[in-house]
Amino acid sequence: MASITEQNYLKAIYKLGHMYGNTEAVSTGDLAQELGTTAATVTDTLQRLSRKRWVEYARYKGVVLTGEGLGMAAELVGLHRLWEVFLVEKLGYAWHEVHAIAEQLEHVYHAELAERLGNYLGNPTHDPHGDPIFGKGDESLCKLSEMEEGSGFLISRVDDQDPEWLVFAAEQGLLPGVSGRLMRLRPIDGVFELLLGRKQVFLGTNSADKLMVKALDRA
Amino acid sequence: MASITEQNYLKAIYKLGHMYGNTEAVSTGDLAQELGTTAATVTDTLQRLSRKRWVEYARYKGVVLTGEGLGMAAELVGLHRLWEVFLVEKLGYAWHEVHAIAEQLEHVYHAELAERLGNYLGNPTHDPHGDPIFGKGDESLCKLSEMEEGSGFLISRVDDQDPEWLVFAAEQGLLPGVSGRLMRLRPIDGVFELLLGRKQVFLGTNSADKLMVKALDRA
DNA sequence: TTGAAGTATTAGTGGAGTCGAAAAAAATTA
DNA sequence: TAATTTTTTTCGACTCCACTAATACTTCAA
Repeated sequence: MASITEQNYLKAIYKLGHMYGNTEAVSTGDLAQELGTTAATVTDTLQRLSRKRWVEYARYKGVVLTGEGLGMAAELVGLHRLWEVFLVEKLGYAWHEVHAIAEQLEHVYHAELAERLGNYLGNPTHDPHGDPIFGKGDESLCKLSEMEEGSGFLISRVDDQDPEWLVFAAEQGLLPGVSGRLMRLRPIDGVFELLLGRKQVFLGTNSADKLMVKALDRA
Repeated sequence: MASITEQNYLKAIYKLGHMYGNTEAVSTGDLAQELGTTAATVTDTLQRLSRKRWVEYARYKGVVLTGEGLGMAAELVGLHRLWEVFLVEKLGYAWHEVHAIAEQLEHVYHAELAERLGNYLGNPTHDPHGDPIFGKGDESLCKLSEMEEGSGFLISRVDDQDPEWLVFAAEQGLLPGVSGRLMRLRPIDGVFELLLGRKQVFLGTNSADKLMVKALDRA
């Protein structure tokens, strides 16, 4: 279980990575500014996060989220946005007040909480600021082959029972629960270039058709 | 601002003090058991709490809350119970599930939160376990185990948050608002024989100790 | 290619919160 | 009262998370 501080680091890396356009590792200095702390503290904490396998960290090279870290960050962001909806719609807060409170509420953990809160609020698709909220319903799934370049994704289902293909997928690390990013797609020869953590994976169109994924951030 | 740990200490002192009947200082050992920690840790933290003027602490003499500490603890307990109402009534949780979640939610701080949440929930007077939300006048309640044979009673409150026991109680129909009659008590083996409507229920002494009831006239 | 300038890391420190072990005080029992 | 048991406190050590100051690494420009 990640501490609240650790959760905030994961979220900050997620946010800054997205602001960079998900093209490069997030720098220590930017993280220090985002979190309102010093670069020295960030370096320390990043090394701890790295030992726990939630981020890939290399000295002087910045940091990226692992699949697990990305999943945790995405869940946190979704819960944050759900609480914002609750605070505005049910408790009557103004939209500018809710961020700080949701910042605390998002760290409250219970297995069913996100689902129950989502259902109660009518499974909203956007928070009060217009940021998208991704539910757990199957309707939010799409084929990896239908995603846009640059999108983050969480593998939710594989649509193939062929043992040979399943072995291949496992070797590549393409398992339900694993997340990554579609870095580039080459229409010329139908190859999809993925990043799983720091590992590059190249898939043909037929493989990309079999992977049902959930989008993790704005495509 | 008190840390979450400090808030939990304040709450535990409040709870144990109440259980003692508010007549004596709370002991280090009882606090350690309540908080699931060691006596050494409790001693340390109590000294810190004392420096912050939230408790009166004297070596080997136990601890009592100051006025400020009492106010903080009471606010925390009220917020906890409000969140429990929310979780049961709005999110559809069962009563034995809500304590652990409210334990986290109660530490979320914003000046208007308790008031807005209370208004939204219709300013409830009791939480799902029957504990009062405003004020603490425990009326004329007594333990079921202290009643006389033949007495009618109305269950007002249950003094246990243990999920396992709460499930058991719910199965037996022992919920706040339910009334029944103590048909027979067997001192020989500490069994209480109740009638709830037409259903016979047999309870052990420790269960009868946890049920706070209001006496009804005999039929 | 080399010398700033800028950025990141290590080293040392401190408070919060935790522990186990040992010492001290209080309570109980003989 | 004295001895024994129980409870509480102190002590030393550890992790997490934060800081400042000093050092190391990168980058960029002359």
